[in-house]
Amino acid sequence: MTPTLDEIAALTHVSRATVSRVINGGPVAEATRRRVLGVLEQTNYRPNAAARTLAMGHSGVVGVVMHIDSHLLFQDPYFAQLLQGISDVLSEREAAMMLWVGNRTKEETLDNILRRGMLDGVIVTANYQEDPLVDGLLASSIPTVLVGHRAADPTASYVDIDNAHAADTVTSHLVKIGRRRIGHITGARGTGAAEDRLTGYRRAMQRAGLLTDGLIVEGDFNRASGITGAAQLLNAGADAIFCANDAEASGALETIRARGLCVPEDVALAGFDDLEFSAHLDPPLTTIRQGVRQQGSEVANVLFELLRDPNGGPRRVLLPTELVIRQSTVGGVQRG
Amino acid sequence: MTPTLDEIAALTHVSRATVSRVINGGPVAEATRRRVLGVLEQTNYRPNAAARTLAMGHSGVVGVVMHIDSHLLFQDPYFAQLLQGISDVLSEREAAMMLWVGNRTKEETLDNILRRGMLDGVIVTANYQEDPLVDGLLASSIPTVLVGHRAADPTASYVDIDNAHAADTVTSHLVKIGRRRIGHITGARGTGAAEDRLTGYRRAMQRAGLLTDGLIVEGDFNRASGITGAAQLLNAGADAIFCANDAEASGALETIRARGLCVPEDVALAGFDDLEFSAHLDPPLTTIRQGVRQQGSEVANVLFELLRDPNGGPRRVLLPTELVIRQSTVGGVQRG
DNA sequence: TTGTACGCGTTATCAT
DNA sequence: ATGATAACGCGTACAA
Repeated sequence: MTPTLDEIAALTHVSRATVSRVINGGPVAEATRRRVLGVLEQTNYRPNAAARTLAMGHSGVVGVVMHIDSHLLFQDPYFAQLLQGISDVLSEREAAMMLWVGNRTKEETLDNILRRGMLDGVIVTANYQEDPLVDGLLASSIPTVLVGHRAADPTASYVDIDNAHAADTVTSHLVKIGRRRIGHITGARGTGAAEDRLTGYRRAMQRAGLLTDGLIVEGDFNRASGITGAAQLLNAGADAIFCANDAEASGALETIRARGLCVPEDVALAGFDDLEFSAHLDPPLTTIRQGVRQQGSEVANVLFELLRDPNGGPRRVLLPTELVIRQSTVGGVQRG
Repeated sequence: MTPTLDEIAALTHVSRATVSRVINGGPVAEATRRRVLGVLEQTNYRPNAAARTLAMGHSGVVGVVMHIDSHLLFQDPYFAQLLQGISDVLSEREAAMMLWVGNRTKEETLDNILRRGMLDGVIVTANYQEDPLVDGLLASSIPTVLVGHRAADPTASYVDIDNAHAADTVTSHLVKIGRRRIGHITGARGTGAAEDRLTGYRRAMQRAGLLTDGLIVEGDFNRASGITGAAQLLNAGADAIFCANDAEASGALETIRARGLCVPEDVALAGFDDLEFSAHLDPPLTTIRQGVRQQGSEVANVLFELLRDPNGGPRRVLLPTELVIRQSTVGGVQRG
């Protein structure tokens, strides 16, 4: 067992306060400092985190809440990358991370987090427009930052990408290469990402003076919905398809090729996310790259800023995205 | 802010001790219990975790340490699945999870964990035979369970799969379908999984009276090493290739087809892991399925058992695996 | 520069 | 059944 502060004090013939000072950098004579430090090393002393938290009023622990479907957790590297980005910054700041994933109802998870207490702050993924878990966190006294955002709550701090802008960019790219009947397979309804990407698509189409009748079909971010969605859009005579993410796009590609059509000659195809496999599809997929890991570090940074100055008002960050043009929209281009 | 026990006591005109009793289920008159419970609800009281930990001597927090390369974290769903399995059991037991991933050196991470203290137990992935992080954890006073194991340490509790047995099974399957020159692309050297799978391969070959000269090439669990490794093995006249994991196998498949060879007619191919994509390769891949999520819940269960009875000696669990036969080894078989 | 003493919020022991 | 009171280990004004 690690010794207590009192025991160190006894061993080194000073008061507990002095020992505390050499640990936390208070004023102490060089001679005694060295003596205490020696004993500290020898005894392999480690301060008790609970006692420290109790005395100081903060724990150095940040909660990370990713309450998403488990099958999504598996198939998508998004989760791992985001976590890595968050963890990068936390470890840099000597903070620890307490993690919750979605194996309970949102209400139970919320209760768990609040009951656990002593969290300096919380980072939570906010995919859906309505979410009791996010609501509860925001309503609590714990400083909270969202990954993603909800238009409904203007007081919340968040880090997100500009989904509408990015979708607009992709769609405009399809317009620019001469497509007229550009279809869109949406993401899962109720998610901010899906709604905003749809908005961006609509905006670009309208600006180009193109109609969208019969060219919007509902998907759910999964590959399967790309397969069925593409079938509908091809029947509607689409000459381009913008999928709400790359998983859908890979499904759409399957449908297109099954019909003997060529990409991009007959149908141009674009996705969103730039997952690992997207560059290795045949043909490689035009898509939107979002730096997920960077998103993670950014949200952690925002949280620390919030902790530093709690009265500075909500922080809102929109991270840039990048249109990655590959052969699924521009056939003869050289490989990148 | 959540009120303190003293404040509740004042509001309800009883002592702090009594309030504590109604919370933790001590003997208390039904009348007062109801009265206190009411105030507890109204004030939305939440016990202070740090104070509780300090008083009780345990925190209800379990550390989970996955110190692996970040690119491995991304490409492999193993991480997410394992985490999910662990989390399933932890949340069931009302425990919280503190997570460390590998964005520091192992020594720094170890120091972080130990410094954090107040962890009831730790679960750590032990991929390499030598690992200062695992060593440090085992040497500490914190109850620790490994995912994977190291032959060197007989006192450690762990949960693993029987890699040698599984590899033996795959190799024997290849023998059974008539292959004689069965090559093996190993995993990353120094990892227990790679060594044990190699051992199993060797064992099966020897039992079948087959030679392995020139049929073993070193890989590193990545797709790229499958590509180059397969080239070497084909040059050596292999009529079957057993890869240490599915990622390698997908690379090997690329090489084989690039040479105009047919799978399984010219070269049979097998992997290990049964990742999501493995069933969708062309042809679908014969491989070993290991229930990673189950592995996660099992290791958590083992930890709790260890906490319940610390003197029960080390717990060692080998989870079963399953040979999944697909068309990459048995051509004409119906899809499953 | 150093020591004393109190507070942090709970649990647990001992009286009553 | 209930109420004092002592831990739990540490930080920190305040005093010396």
